[in-house]
Amino acid sequence: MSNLSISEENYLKAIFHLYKPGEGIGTNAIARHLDTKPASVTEMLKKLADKKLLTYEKYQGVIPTRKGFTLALVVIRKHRLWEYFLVEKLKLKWDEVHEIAEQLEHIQSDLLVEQLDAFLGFPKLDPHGDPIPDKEGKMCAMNCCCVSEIKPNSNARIFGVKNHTSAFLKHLEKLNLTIGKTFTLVNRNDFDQSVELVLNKQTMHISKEVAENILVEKLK
Amino acid sequence: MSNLSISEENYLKAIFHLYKPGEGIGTNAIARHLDTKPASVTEMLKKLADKKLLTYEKYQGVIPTRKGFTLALVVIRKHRLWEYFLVEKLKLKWDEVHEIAEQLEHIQSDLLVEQLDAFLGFPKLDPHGDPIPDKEGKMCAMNCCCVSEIKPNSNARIFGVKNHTSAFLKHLEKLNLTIGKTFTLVNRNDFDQSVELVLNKQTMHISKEVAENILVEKLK
DNA sequence: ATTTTTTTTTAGGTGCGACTAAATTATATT
DNA sequence: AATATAATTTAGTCGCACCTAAAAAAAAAT
Repeated sequence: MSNLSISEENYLKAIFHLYKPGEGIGTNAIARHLDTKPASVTEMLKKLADKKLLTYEKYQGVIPTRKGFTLALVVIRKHRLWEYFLVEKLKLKWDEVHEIAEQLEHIQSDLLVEQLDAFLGFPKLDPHGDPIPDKEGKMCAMNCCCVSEIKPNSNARIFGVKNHTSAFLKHLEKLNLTIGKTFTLVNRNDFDQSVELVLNKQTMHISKEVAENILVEKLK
Repeated sequence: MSNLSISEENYLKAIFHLYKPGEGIGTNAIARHLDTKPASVTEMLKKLADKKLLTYEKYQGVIPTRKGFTLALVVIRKHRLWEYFLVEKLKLKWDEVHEIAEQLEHIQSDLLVEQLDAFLGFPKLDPHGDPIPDKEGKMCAMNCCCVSEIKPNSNARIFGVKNHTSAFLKHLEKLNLTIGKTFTLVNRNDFDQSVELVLNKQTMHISKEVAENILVEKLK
């Protein structure tokens, strides 16, 4: 079978997240994503290529194979199911679960995953708004975009977040910008790309960095 | 703090299980228990001694320190809580959980453990009848012994098992010897130490090996 | 079209946790 | 007490996943 080490799984996950159709994924980008060094990445890419999980040609950037995609999705499925469990069942806060799920996602047992999924009622979204792949790796299509991409004078509902760090999520909590909240984007500041919005009749300003990491669905 | 590797945790657990007051624990015994080689054990014992988790003197056998005991109990607590979770919440069978709990016991998060404990209702025993240490490492005293230790013509209730392998537990299941069942020990065979017992009016014979791995409480 | 900068790869090294084979110490036997 | 056996330790390797420093290739700038 395909028995991967924790490291290998983390590389596949990183590659999955960095993948964009048509583009090869650079060694540097992967190193940044995994907080490691490019030299270490090159080595691992060779190993993953040997296992037919990606196509590797020197200096060309890497592209995951179907098998690589599938295995990455298994890890992502586990991560998101565990996050859902931690929040919904164990009552952890959405900013407390990422690190723990990073560990739990590597537990190996198909039976465990399927029973967990059933126990949770086959959830479709995790606590950060990310879709949970099903057993076959399918997940609901997402029709959302960053706050930094919507036009002034439009209404939006917060759907999810792109950054899962505790620091960012605690910040959002403080601003009352949590999943499900709706707001109106009033204005985008030209020189720093910061955004002015109205939430519960209160006007507030959020930085470009924050705006880039909040996912919303547009409301008519 | 005391951040241990998975290997180190497994050594501590093995040492905890092999510990008997007064006796030092041998390198060979640990190697057998962990399915590894004595040479590997010696190395690890030195490392654990450096961390003050046990006292090590060449050729003398090893004794865990208070700190070593405490950390072993934390791992055992996690193992047994997860086993309880897997059986009671995810509906896995008692012979399916050991291997999975061997992985889950190494997940690092105090918050997770305490919330899991609360979610499960602070259980006192795991699915194999083993006591679950509480937050302070205390667990209920056990007043039980092996079937191989009780006298003919006594009644007993099955309390737990000493062997947690799937093979053994499936065997017990087939014999209908599960936790809570009561039986009468009729006779012990002298030459092979096998045991004759009556369960639900049915007479059955179990081997010495099986008898040694079933824990019972004596009934008057 | 060169040169400079950036990206990627190679070469060589480290720590961890395992291994084998050989040496040493402890224990048991005669 | 001497010897045989068993347990333990040492010495030397290995694979994995990381690292640094230097070389090579690709991309960008002049």
